[in-house]
Amino acid sequence: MSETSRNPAKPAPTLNDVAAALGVSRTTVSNAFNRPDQLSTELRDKVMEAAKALGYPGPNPMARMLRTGRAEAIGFVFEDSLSYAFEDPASIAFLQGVAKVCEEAGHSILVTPASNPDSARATIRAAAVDGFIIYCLSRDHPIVDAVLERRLPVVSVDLGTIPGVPSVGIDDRAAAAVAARHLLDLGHRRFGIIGLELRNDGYAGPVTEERRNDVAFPISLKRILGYEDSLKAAGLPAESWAIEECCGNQEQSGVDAALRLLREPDRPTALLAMSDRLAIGAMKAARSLGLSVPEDLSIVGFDDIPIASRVDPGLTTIRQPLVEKAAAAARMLLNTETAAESLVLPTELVVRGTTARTP
Amino acid sequence: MSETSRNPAKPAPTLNDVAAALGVSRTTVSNAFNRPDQLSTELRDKVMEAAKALGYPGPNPMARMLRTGRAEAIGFVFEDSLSYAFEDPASIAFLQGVAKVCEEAGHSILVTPASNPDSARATIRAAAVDGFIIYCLSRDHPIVDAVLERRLPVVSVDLGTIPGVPSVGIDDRAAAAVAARHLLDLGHRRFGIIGLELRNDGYAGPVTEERRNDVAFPISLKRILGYEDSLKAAGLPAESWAIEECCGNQEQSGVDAALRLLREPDRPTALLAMSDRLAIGAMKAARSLGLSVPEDLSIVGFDDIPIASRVDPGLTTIRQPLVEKAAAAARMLLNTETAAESLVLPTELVVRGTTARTP
DNA sequence: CGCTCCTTCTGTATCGTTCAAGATGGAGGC
DNA sequence: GCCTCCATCTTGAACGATACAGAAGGAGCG
Repeated sequence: MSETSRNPAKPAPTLNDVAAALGVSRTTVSNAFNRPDQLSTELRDKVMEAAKALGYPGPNPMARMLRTGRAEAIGFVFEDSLSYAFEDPASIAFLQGVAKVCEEAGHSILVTPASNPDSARATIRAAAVDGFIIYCLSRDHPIVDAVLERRLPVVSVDLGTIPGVPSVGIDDRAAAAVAARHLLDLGHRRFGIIGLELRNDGYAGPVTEERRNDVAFPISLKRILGYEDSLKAAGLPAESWAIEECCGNQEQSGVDAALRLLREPDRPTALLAMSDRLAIGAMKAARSLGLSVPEDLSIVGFDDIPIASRVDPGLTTIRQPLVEKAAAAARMLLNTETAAESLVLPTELVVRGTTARTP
Repeated sequence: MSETSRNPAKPAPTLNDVAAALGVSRTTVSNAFNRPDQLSTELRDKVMEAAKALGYPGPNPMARMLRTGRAEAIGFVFEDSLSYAFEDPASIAFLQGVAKVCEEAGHSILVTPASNPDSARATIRAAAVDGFIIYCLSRDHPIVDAVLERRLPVVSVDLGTIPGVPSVGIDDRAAAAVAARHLLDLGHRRFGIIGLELRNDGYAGPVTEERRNDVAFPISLKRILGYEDSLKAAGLPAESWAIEECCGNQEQSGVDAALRLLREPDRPTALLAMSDRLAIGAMKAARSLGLSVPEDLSIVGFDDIPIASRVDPGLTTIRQPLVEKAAAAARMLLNTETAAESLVLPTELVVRGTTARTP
C-alpha cells in the first residue's frame, strides 16, 4: 500500500497527542470533532487548528467503531463474483436501490467478495458492518451460513425464507404464470422455456425430473412451476413445452438454449425466458436462424432491466421492481421499529414488441 | 435495525466468554480462528464447538481492525450521488475494475455516499478502510480534501494531478484530438461540440470565454482543447465550431445540447460528444429533427461504454479502458512496492456506424 | 447570600481483539 | 541425567477512541 503521509516512519498522531499538545483532555478533542455544541467555539477552533497543525487525521474510525459498536455501514453480499455483480444489470439495479437508501441514512455500503467460498467466509467475518443484505439465490451457498454466524441483522432477497430472517422478493410463480398466460392469449400452443439454473453445477441442457427434485435455486423452480400452471390450465399436454436450463445469466447462455429449443422438430412458436438477458440472447439466436421476432417467434423476458426497452423490437417482459426491492431490503435493515417478516413486491407484465399473435 | 440474534437483550459473547467457558486463554481462542496451525487439532475443534454452542459470532471485526490497524477494505469515493454511481455505465465499469482487483486480494469495497458535502466529510472520516480511490472530476470538490485529511494511501482517477497523490487517467487532450481528426478526414468542416460540464453550477448552454477561464473539471477543458487542436490544425476558422456545455452526463442533456446546436443556421454536419451517453442523446435529437445518422450528421462519442456497440447505428467513439483504469488504480493502492506516481492509459478510436463522409 | 442550574471541561473505565514475550511439559540427543 | 528444542498454551499490554459521571465556575433568582 503506497504511503501518502508526510512521514511514513512516524505513526499518525492520535486524539491523545492533540489533547496533550493543547493541554486539554482527550474528551474535549473528541467533542470538538463529534459534538461541537459541547464546547465553546473558541476552544473548538483551537482544537481544530492544533489538529491540522499536527496532521491529525481525525478520530480513528476503527477505534470509534469498537467503542460505539456501530459501523455506519451495511454489507452487501452477492452470490457470484464481484465483477459479475457490477456487470449484471439486475444486480446493478439492486445496488442502486441499496445505495439510494444508504445515502439518505448516511451509511456506506461494504461490498464483499464471495466468489471463493473459503476466503468468502473470512471476508464476511472481517466485515465491519451493522447488518447484511444477502442477494443470493441458493440457500445452500456457504456464504449464507457465514453471514448468519455473524448474528447481525440480515435481510435476504430472492432467497426464499430462512427462519428468523426477514426477506424481500416477488411472487415468482404467479409472475411466471402471467407471462405464459400472455402468450397463450395470443394463440401460442408450442413453447420453449429458457430457465435459469436449478443447481450451481455448470449444467446446461434439458431439465430432467432428477434436477427438478433437487433444487438449489428455489426461484428457478418456482418460475418453471408458474409457467406450467398456465400451460396446464390451458389444457396443454406435456409435450407442448420443453425446458432448457442455462448455466449463468449471460446472453450467450440464452443464445445457446434458444438454439437448442428452436432446432427441435416442431419448434416452439414462443419462448419464455427467465431473465431479460437470456431473452435478448434468444432474440439473437432467432435472428441467426432467420426467424423474425415477433412474426415467427414470440419471446417474453423477465426482470425488465433498462436495456429491455432499448433492444429492437422492445422486449415484452415481466417487470419486477429491482431498485425498489433493494431499497425495501435496505430500509428493513435500517429500521428497528418495523419487524416486517417478509415483503412480497408486485410484478407487472410489460408488453412491447417481441410478442404477437401466432401466425 | 431489526434484531436477528436469539436473545436481543444479552450482548453477544466475546472471545473471553468462549475462553472462560472452555478454561483456556483468549489467545488460544483467537488462534483457533485465525491461526489454526498454532494449536492442536483437538483443541481447535473443541474451541470451535464451544464457540458454536455459545453463539459466538466470530472475532469482532472492529476490535480486530483496531488492533491490527488494517481494515482489509478500500474506499471508493465518487463525486456524485451513490445511486448515480450505479446508474452511469462508465462508473459501473469502473467499479467492475476495482472489484476484480479487490476480489483477488480478498479486500472489500466500501462505497461511501458523498452527495451532501457536509455528511460526506463525516462519512469519509468514519470509513474503516486501508486506502481510497477517488473517482472524481473536480479538484475543488470538498470530498477530495476530506479524503486527503485521512492521510491514508490514495489514488485519484481522472482528477489531474494532486501533489503526492498517484493518479490514473488518459491523455484526454490527445484522445479528443483524434476524434476531431477522424471527422476532418471524412470531410467535415462545421462542427458542434457537446461538452461535459466545466463547473458544477448547473449551467447548460454555450461555453463562454469566462467559463473556460475558471474551470473546476479539468478533463472537460482538456477535451475541448484537444478537439480544437485538430480543428485549428486543419486551418478552420473559429466560426466553424460551436461548443455547448451540458449539465450532467445524462442522455437528456445530450438531447438538449444537440438540439441547440442543430437548430442554428448553417448547422454542423458533425457532432463531437464528450461521452457516449451524450452522444446517444444527440442521436435521439437528430432522429427527432428528421436527420439521419450518419448520412446527414456524423457523431463521435467518448468512453466506449457497453451500450455504444448496441445502439443502431453503432456509435463511433473514443475507447478508454474504463475497467482497466480502475483495476490499475486498485493495484496501485494495494501494492506497496510500486511507487508509481501516475499512469496514463492508452485510448483508441473505434469507428462504427455514426460517422461517414460529408454529403 | 445561598441555592439551583447551566455551560464547559475533565478523568476513568471500557469496547474486544491481537501481539510479543514468556511459561510449561514432554520428546529427543548426547 | 542433563540440556535443548519444539509444540502448545498463557499472560500482560496495547490499539484509539467514546460513555458516563462528575467538577469547576459563572449566571440567575428569590
